Amino acid sequence: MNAVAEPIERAPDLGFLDRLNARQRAAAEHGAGEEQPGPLLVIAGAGSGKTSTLAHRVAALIARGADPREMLLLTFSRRAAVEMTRRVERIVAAMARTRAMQAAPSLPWAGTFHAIGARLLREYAPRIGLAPDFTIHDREDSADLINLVRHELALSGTEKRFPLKGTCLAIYSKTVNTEQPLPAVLAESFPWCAGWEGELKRLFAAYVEAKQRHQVLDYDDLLAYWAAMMAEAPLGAEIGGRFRHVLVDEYQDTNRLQASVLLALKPDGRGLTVVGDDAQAIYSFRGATVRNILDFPRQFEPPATVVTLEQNYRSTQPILDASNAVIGQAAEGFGKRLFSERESSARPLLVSLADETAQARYVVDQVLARREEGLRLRAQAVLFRASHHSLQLELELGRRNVPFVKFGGLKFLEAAHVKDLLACLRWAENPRDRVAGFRVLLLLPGVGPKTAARTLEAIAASADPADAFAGVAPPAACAADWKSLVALFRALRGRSAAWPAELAQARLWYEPQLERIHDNAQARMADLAALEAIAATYPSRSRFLTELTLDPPDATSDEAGVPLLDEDYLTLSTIHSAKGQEWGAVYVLNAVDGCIPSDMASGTPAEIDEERRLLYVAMTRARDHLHVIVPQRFYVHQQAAGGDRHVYGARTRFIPPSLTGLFEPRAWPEVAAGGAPAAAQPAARAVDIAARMRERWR
DNA sequence: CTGGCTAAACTTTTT
DNA sequence: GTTTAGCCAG
Repeated sequence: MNAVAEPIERAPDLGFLDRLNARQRAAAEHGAGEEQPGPLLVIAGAGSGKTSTLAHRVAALIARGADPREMLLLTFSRRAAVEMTRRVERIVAAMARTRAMQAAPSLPWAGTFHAIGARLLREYAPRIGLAPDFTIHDREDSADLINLVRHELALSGTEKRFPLKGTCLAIYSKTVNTEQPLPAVLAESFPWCAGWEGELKRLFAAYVEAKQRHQVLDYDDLLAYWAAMMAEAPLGAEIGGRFRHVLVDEYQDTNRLQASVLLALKPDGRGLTVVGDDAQAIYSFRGATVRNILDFPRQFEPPATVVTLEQNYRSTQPILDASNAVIGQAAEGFGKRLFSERESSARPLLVSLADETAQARYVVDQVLARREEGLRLRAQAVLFRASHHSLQLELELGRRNVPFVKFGGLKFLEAAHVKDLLACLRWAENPRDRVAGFRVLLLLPGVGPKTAARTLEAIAASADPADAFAGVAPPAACAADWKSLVALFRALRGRSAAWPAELAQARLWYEPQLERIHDNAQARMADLAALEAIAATYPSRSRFLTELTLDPPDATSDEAGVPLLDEDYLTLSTIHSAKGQEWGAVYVLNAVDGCIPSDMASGTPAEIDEERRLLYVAMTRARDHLHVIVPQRFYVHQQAAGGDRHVYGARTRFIPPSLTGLFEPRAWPEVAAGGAPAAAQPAARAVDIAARMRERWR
């Protein structure tokens, strides 16, 4: 097993660690030489070389003989996993050049909690009573299924309106991810739904049963089933034993359920390393809790070793001063104060301007000015709280021919026509996936919920889905389309074409439907072609469907998701999606109360604190130039009638007057000489996991 | 049963 | 500005 390691075990060459500072090195070498090092917590401030330190730790473990196949590396996104693997490979490859060593190792078990969970569940499916060919529902599919169940339970026709499907799913998801009882979640996060507790409980019980009947898992199940599997005596220990080292990045953004999985993998903490920054916790809306990282050391006996990285290698000192001041207003946390050796006299800019239109023009002006100075577009980014905050800017960029790529927000995978086509494949992959089947059947003219339900029941009751489908009498209105759909279904079931030709088959059937349903069919067909190009990069239909829902391509550009790899482009990103990245120049849009903090999240002090951390994350992405932009007025489009209304927004409460000295005020457009800046006022099988999941709601 | 219509409610961040 | 529930004609 240790064939890779043996030649170097005698005298590992750890010279590559000399590049690290003392603390980074302590983290990288913690427990060196021990078979199973004790638990380690690395508190790594923004820009402190966190990824590099983690990569060096992995490389050092490998150099000392650890088998990469026994290392589990849990990161926040697939992108982070790829980046980590790349860096480890590079370090180890450099080492391999100086010593006789085989090819650089890959890290087969690097990925998100959800992706790794999906993989383990598929592997262990037969032993926990799960169908190995289960399909995975994304949020929208899950909400659709909840909706289906809700109608079956007749919860829609009540006199007071029942919560919408998306709200129901959010409540369900929060109870699962926080491991809290339903009443507590309702009281804390959904007080307006508290009256529906009994109904919701019934709904969730039925939802869990429906998922099991349809052999589908939702996002939360990937964690919940994994956790339940770990809790089973021999099985949990077996899985934990497969991984000698478990390393977790961005630990501050994990939830209780993920912490449970982790603890079950390494009950005594030996072999466990977690890295994170409590000051950058921004995912509590998804059930993440800062308590995970704050309480981590004391979970173990003896407690975990804590290493704190405070030297920032990214930003100039004035940018750090302002960022430190913003986060310094928060109450709790591992005390740390970032410092930098990158001196500069330029304070970050606090820019006052009239409205969002001016903001868009200002940003484009500045971006182009930086480019004139030699800073490529790729070294610049515009960050914002909510996806739609960049709409005006996108228009302005288009007008002035500045190429850009947008991260976060609506993905083209969520577009109806793309989901339709994917549903065809998913339905063929798993005919019991009722949501997929429904979606496909309803595309046909003359087919409504009743016909679809009847058809799906016939298919579910039969041993051969394709034959059963062919046996259902179609409505007269769509006899021809029905026939071709039956043929497509049979072909996809029978795997008569190789991947990705299957997708082309489905597209050929779907395109006439698309033309009938939508008016802008041409643009939508281009998306389907793009999807086909993406599909070609996956080895099989099953892998494509799984990995696409778990790691969707996350950038959209004006060219429908085609990455312009060779060209220079500006990055537009939600602050959430900007995590872990850095740019030479960063522009933060709408630093206004109501946007940051979002008025959707201004309820509790905890929510306000998270919004504050969000601004901190945005500011600490900047290396040399930081512009925080405050439009004096912004429009709200919420009213159905009465046209656009605008509100006068005050500057974000996170930059109170006491902190403005850390910024350089600027008004734009600049007023004529002599005048004060106009707007500067601030403003059984072995285990029956399935039964366990149902019991929760009894 | 389906599908087109109107009225009313909702609106963030993501695996 | 978008989604959803309910109504009614064919």
